[in-house]
Amino acid sequence: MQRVRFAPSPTGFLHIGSARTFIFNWLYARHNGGAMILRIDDTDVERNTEASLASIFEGLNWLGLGWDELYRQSDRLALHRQAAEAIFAKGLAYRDFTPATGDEGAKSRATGPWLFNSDMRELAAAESDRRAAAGEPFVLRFRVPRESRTAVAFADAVYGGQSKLTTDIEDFALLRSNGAPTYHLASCADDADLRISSIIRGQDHLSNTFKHILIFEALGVEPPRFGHLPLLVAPDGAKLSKRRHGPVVSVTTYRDRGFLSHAYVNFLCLLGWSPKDNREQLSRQELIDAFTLEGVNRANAVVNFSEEDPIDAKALWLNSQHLRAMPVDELAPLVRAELEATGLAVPYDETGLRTTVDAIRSRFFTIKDFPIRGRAYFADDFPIEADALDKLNKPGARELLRELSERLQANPEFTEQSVEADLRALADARGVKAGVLINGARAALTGQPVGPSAFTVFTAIGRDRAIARLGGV
RNA sequence: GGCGCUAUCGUCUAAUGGUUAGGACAGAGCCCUCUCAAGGCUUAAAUACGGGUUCGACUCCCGUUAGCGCUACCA
Repeated sequence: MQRVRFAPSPTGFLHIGSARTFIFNWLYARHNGGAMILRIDDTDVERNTEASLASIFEGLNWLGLGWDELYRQSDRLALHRQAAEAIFAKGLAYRDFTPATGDEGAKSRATGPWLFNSDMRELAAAESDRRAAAGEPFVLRFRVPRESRTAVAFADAVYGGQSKLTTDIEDFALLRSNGAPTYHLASCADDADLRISSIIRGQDHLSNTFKHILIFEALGVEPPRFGHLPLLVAPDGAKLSKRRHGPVVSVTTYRDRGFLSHAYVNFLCLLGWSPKDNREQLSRQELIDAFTLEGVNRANAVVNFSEEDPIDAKALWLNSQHLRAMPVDELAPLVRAELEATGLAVPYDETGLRTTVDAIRSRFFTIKDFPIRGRAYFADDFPIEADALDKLNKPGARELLRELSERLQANPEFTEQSVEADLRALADARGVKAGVLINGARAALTGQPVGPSAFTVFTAIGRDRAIARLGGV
């Protein structure tokens, strides 16, 4: 059985790139009948926060896909220690007593590739043991084999054959001087223990994979398969970051903007993956059926947003498509929740709500449009837009609308057909074009110059409210 | 600096040696129409550059350029 995992570290909110990685893993698991494992990689106690963990779950829950198993790395420290000891016992790691300088990164960039400190790598075992026993702090480093083998290679499911010379791989750390495992060790030890069969993750880990393969081998297990995903970047090509790009990088932004979670999942899937048959709008099942790692491409994908508009136009379009296409039965409860969240009492029964939602949704893009642009359908206090006011201010318009209101009082059935008949009869009788009355009625009923067919508006608003609004112009 | 990865319309992408280089979003126009959307139709828009290989390159190879990633006792 295939086993894949998503392993976020709780150092911030759920990033949209992380969300996409989660989705691809989930899709892969479902497509192959495998298991989706969620593992919280919280080995960096300095940077992890419970608030961040909560916001990651918040984002994941909104996506609504779920997972099969849940683990927390901080619960598995003993396993990581054992793994480090096993590797050390095999002579595949050594103690490095060099004191931390705090600027390792700067050093390596300034002086070229830093691979290892030969004094420490070759330190006699007795001497190493003596210093450790004396309590001298050390970092446990992997002893990258450079004589016994020349390269590490693997076949990436997305990027193809990969190979790196062992002379280009540094002696990376396994254990920090405080005894805590590094990401590389903890991640591989857990992946081995959890029997992860395929690791699907961001391309920023492609170079790390050589180290990971070395660790898996040192642990005596077969390395899993790897599939790396192209990164999501900003319009200027830079990696998306909270600091520079703000809320666009958090999935909760899209939730708060009224996106349907599935539509957003659909959008994210199209960034770096394609079903190759020109389909864009796909249901969850269609995504599961179509998803393969072979369909993933290799170039980074740009999330197309701007300062003025943080939402990618295609995401918005896709959302509007799903908004129109999804069953009204599923949409109506979401609309009801949104209305109630904004303090509007829903003046419809279930059937009435569904009818109204169905009538107005083709003009809307997100759930937020219902209480805002659709306010007149749900409340009696709604703004009159300037263009609508112009229509009402046309000479004779108000009188005609009030006359229509009276005429409709004699129309008990109030169907689209009967209302239309009444309106057209009145227009004929007064010698005005029906369109003038129709557009005036829409303006009076909704406060907007645009919207659905006026007769649909009449029935959606309902007889009593419609008559009152026309009579009150 | 070293190592690795990548490069098709503005953006997301299709085309794995032979197509007038296709689709979608965004843009422009037309149709439909009680308005606005939706929908339909039309239009503009791309193979980074330079060399090869080949009868034939978006596709394969080399180089250049650009971007990204890794190069931490972060993940």
